[in-house]
Amino acid sequence: MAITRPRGTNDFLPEDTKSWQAVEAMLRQICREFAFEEIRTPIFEDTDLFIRGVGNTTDIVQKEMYTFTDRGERSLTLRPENTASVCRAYLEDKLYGRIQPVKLYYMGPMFRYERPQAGRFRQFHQFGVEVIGTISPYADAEIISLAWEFYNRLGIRNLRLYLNSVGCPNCRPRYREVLQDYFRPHLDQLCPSCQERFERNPLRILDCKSEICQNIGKEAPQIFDNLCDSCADHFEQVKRILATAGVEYMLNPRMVRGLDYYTKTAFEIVVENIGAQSAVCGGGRYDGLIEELGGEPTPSVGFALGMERIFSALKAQGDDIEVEDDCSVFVISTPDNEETRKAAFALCYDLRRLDIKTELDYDGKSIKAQLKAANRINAEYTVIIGSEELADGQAIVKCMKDGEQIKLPIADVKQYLLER
RNA sequence: GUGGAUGUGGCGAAGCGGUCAACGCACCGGAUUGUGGCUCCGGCACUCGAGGGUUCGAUACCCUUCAUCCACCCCA
Repeated sequence: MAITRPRGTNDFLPEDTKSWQAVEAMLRQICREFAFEEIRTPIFEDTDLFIRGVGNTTDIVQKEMYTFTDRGERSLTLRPENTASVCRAYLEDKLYGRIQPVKLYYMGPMFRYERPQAGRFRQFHQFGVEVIGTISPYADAEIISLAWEFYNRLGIRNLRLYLNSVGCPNCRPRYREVLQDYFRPHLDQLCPSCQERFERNPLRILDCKSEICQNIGKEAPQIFDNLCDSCADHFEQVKRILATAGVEYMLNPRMVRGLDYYTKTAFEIVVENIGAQSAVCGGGRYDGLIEELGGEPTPSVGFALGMERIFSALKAQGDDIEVEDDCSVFVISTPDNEETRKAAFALCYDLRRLDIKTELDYDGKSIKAQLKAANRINAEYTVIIGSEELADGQAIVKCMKDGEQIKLPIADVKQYLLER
């Protein structure tokens, strides 16, 4: 085989796309219930959008972007996520002039240049929602409950919802310093990657897998104790609203969102047993993003969830999305008779227009082989139009389950099958 | 970017220096000429991811490369 698909990409075959369509339908349904509307933005954007929107210091921008120059010397990038694009559209298409907040959802492919592994691909698919234009903690709770409801409705077990607040430009820098002061004396004992993290992202040290780092971090100051009044109050409200609605969350002060734009609420939904990449959904508040992109200060919340990870989770718990085979008819004709073949084709067309899933043979196979083919695709009925039958305008309808067959006028076949 | 594992027909899978590269599933054809599912018979890899090397001889040993899987980093 000469040409293969690019590394980290997937072909989704019919047996896969059936499940995808089912999940997508469920997502659209939930969005309808929660009163979100779909937005579709370009798959590539001006590179600067992501540098400014996602953050220059993030891994995404530093090493994961698919960036190219087009024929007009513009630097473009395949979207690594969709929040920046949605915010860009909010400004460019003047959605701030509409009723606020604007509640949008999207789904589609995203691209990140990473080494593939379980649950991680270079082209992957996300569904996400954004509520743009309100600081209300009810908005945070709304999207969290939307995600929570989705996974529960899908029947995914062993879910955990982690909740945290990462503060805001008022309190996070301060907490960051407090944390650095705490770790500084132990700097040389930390694992190599945490020594890197010390400057870049000290909050991550708290979440290190190394036991040594874990132990050193045990007595570290907590983010909860270092939030400003506004953030602390917001966080309290989100927790209360979720508790009242019956959404079971776990506080996780060690959970840090990687993207620069997050403020206040951060949350993540994880499911065990799907490998190292256990996060199926992540999101939070990004009150500074729209302003960063040149708009008025516009508080917003959103999340993104990974489509591929949904299927990993379902597979890990031994579930498959049931996709039923609907009733189908196979129209058989005598192979060496063009008249019967044409009659079969015409009947086939008629049946299809009646919403009956219908197949026929293309190759002029023997009757026997056609029946075999019909059997293989689980046809419920076959209609046999042979030379003898056609001579007096008749056809045989055979029920494949019990082998019963009756002869009737071709004109009556449609009605007969419709009544089954 | 780093590390580990793997790479034999459509799929699963033997062989691990020397007969025609097992076998199972799937697929195609046939078993008195127009009737399927069971059974039986037959067919289906000039080739063992690719390139190079060692050897009288390599699918098997060595090197390179590519791909896949898994893990790290990070994230959906």
